[in-house]
Amino acid sequence: MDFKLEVAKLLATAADISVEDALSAVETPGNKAMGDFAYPCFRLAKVFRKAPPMIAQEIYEKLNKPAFIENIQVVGAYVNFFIEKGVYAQEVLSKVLAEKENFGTSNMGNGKTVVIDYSSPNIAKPFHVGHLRSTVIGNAIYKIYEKLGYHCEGVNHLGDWGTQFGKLIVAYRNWGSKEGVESNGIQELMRIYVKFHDEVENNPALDDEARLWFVKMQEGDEEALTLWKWFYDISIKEFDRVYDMLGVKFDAYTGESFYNDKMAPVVEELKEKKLLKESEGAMIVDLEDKNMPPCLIIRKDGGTLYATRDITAALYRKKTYNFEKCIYLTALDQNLHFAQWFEVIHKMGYDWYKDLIHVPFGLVSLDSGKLSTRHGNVVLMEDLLSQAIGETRRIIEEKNPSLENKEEVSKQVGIGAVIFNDLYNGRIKDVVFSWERMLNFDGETGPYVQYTHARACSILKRAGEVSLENINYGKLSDEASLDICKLLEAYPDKIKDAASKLEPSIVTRHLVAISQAFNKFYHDNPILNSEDEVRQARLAVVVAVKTVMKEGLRLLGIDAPEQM
RNA sequence: GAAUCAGUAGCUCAGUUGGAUAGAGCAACGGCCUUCUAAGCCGUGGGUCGGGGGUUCGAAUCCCUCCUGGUUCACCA
Repeated sequence: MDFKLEVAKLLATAADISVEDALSAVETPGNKAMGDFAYPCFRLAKVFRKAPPMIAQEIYEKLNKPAFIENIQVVGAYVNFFIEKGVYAQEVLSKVLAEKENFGTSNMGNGKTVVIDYSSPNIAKPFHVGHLRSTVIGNAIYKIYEKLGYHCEGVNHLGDWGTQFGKLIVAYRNWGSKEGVESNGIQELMRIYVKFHDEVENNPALDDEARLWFVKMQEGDEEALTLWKWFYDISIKEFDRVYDMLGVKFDAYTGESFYNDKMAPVVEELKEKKLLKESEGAMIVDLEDKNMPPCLIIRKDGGTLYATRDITAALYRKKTYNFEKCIYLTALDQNLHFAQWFEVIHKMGYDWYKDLIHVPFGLVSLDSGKLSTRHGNVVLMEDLLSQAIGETRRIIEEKNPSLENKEEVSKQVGIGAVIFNDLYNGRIKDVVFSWERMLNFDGETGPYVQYTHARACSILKRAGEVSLENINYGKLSDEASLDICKLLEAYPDKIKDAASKLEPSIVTRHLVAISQAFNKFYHDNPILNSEDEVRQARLAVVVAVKTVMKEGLRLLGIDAPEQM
């Protein structure tokens, strides 16, 4: 039963208005004293030419109270409805208990494909906190869309092609060694890459040499490609280690190099459609009519650019996946870039340009300023995760030293804290990385939500066999139980909302709200030591909360340990 | 200069798409463990919702304008 709709129907009859009109005005007051649903009568004042409080009173008198409503009150211009807690609890909880982890699942996306482009780090550079957001937000959006029935294709659009590899090859030939790279991996590649940039100051010829090597790569030179492939493999191996820890997976690693031989026909198509224009030696698509700077397609020296590859990749993805939406997760400093090449696709005559969606997020910086790998101003992902795991280990040692699988739980909680932290605020917010905040596990944090779940598990473990048959929901007459039911009922809508807004924090916040409500419920109500019917009904609440929390955390890419 | 995103408590942020007395967490202070995990619960203090206009019965929310900060603006990605 949709209580809000039922209330709207009552109002529609009493006030002689359409159900749609009534429904659009029904709200859920923030203050519980004002009821569970409220109807403000201001809008009707014009229609009925009466003072709103009078209208409220008249509507009230015409309402007949159905069984699911406990009480109706008029306060000023509002008609407030209080729902019968037992009926409501039964309605919500029996649905959750029956559907289990499928509660909130939808088939709205059946038969539709969504391509999600996330993480996409540059090869040969270490994975740091700057890469975390795209990775974690993308992963959550993937899971959320999947929950709604969509088929998802997760693409890691690796930065694995370009002049920087020419530089790396030159650097390797001058200052690198097989042994060095083999034993130190990306760290060593990073060292020689920085070395290159130092040396180039005094020896600009190195840049020309690097360009030459990149040209060799493009021409298929064996030595160049062998080295490139080697660097590539080393990088992927290290990235995969981080992805494993984060529990993130991709369906394709089609990076920039993948499109190397696919750009020429696209450039040709742009020419045929008379979109390409020479300007200052480069080839551009003019976007002046859209009040944007031109989109660069071909460099003066004939090389391709970021936009060329993105356009090519979009065409390839449309052909390969026939996507309903193609979502790009990058920092907001790329807003203009995406707006530009989306418009190029539009000009090419593809109406699916509107299905290309750039999902920007705020920039990450450190107290010490902008992130910069070259200047060493970074926090490496592996350092961050190991710090978080270490802190968790320390807390477990302090609070629950007898815990059996400490190492596993430390990983689940430490990494969960890092992921949760990133998904907690609206994605558009800039982030100043802070160890203090990151390693504080009190309050609205990942560990708090996981802890709440573990508490629920712990009760169920002690409860033994729990029967979910013939529950007397009428026993759930306390405020905390009602609050939990309201939050559980709202959960499916929150998932849909998170999907349509591409905003995982909506789910994250909701899990915090459920946790808060559950912890209050837990604190106020004895569960195991209460009278049979009460005990059974409360255990039903615990089961429902545990189920939803575990599944909700899964959507965010966070584990839910049963003990911690 | 232009475009774009943001501005809500000391800090980090929510705010149900225009509704009732603007809410959380952190930090500070004070309570609650012989009973289901205290990574918890309860309480206290803390606000010119950047400023000013406007629309409306009603604005943190919509419109205009100004201010402040981030980011981007031709051959990096």
